[in-house]
Amino acid sequence: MDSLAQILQRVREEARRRNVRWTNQRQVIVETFITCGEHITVEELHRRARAADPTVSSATVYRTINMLVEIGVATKRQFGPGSASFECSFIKEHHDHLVCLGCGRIIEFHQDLIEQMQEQVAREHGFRLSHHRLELFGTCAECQAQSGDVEDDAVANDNTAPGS
Amino acid sequence: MDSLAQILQRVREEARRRNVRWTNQRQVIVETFITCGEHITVEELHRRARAADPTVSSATVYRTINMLVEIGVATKRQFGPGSASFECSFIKEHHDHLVCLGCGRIIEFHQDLIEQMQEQVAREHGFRLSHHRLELFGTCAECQAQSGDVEDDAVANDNTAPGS
DNA sequence: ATGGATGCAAAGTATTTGCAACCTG
DNA sequence: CAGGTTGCAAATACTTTGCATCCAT
Repeated sequence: MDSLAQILQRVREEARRRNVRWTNQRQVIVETFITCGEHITVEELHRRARAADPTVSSATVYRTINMLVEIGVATKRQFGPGSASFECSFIKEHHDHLVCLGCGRIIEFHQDLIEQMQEQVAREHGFRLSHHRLELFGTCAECQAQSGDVEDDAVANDNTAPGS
Repeated sequence: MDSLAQILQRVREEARRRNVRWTNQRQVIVETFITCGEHITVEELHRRARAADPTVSSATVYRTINMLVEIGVATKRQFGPGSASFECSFIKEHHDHLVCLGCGRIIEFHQDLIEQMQEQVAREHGFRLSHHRLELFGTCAECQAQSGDVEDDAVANDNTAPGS
């Protein structure tokens, strides 16, 4: 849980160590990324970065975010099909995600008991855990209200349904 | 946990109910899909279906698998970027995955308490769940033994590292 | 017959990459 | 200055879609 300045510092050091040059585009993109505080897509990151420097192209955003992932500063997440999301690895405590299939909203949560049970499952199978990924998909309260009662079988039959 | 014939039956009934015509391509694709027994990509499904009917195009495989997802027979899973995988919703009970980072082995497990806690988390946020994805990554017993006695700290899964 | 289904190819997304100009160190 | 970096556009990879033809009902 470092401060933003510390993270930026860390990235720049790593960049120097790797002989990576620090261009204005990188400064802008990295700054935008680590201060956004939550998941962000390349498209959105590009949009915001362009506010600070209109010359930033999406290709450079892709290249930069991929570099951040490589040096462990960003984490890539693929919430279903569509664009990937990225989040800063140092800003937040560990958390899992609740994803609304209606509006795409993402809520973070942390449930200690679930974590503990995961540890137990791992233990039962002789595994030593390194990390995990837990995503719950469903419909948020607002989307439920909005789509009213015209509820197709889309999300209704979740008994036999998907999962895993 | 229906038999393959029952599932096929079910799909055909649903098809009739929806006024969906039962072409040979569909027969072949659906049959191939429900008998494959595990995750399969569109590409692989297409490859296998063509063995039974060379006229099957990938467009039709996409259209058919999407129909299966729509009627709840198939589940789409996006393992990171790249092609999506599909699996039959009825062949297996719901399960989560324990993935060994050493040998790639995948163990399926089911933990009721975890499922219940997930439901609770969803409830707390006003979500209606449709499905979830839980994957635990770590090292299996054999790989631990093999790689020697490097007795690291039992890596907690809430470090700053990647993977929610 | 009638309208849904198919194959093909073109169009869409999301992301990467080749290249010549450009800029950091 | 050297060589990493950039924007642009073309290239990839995966999936969807328009259209003329075909076929299940």
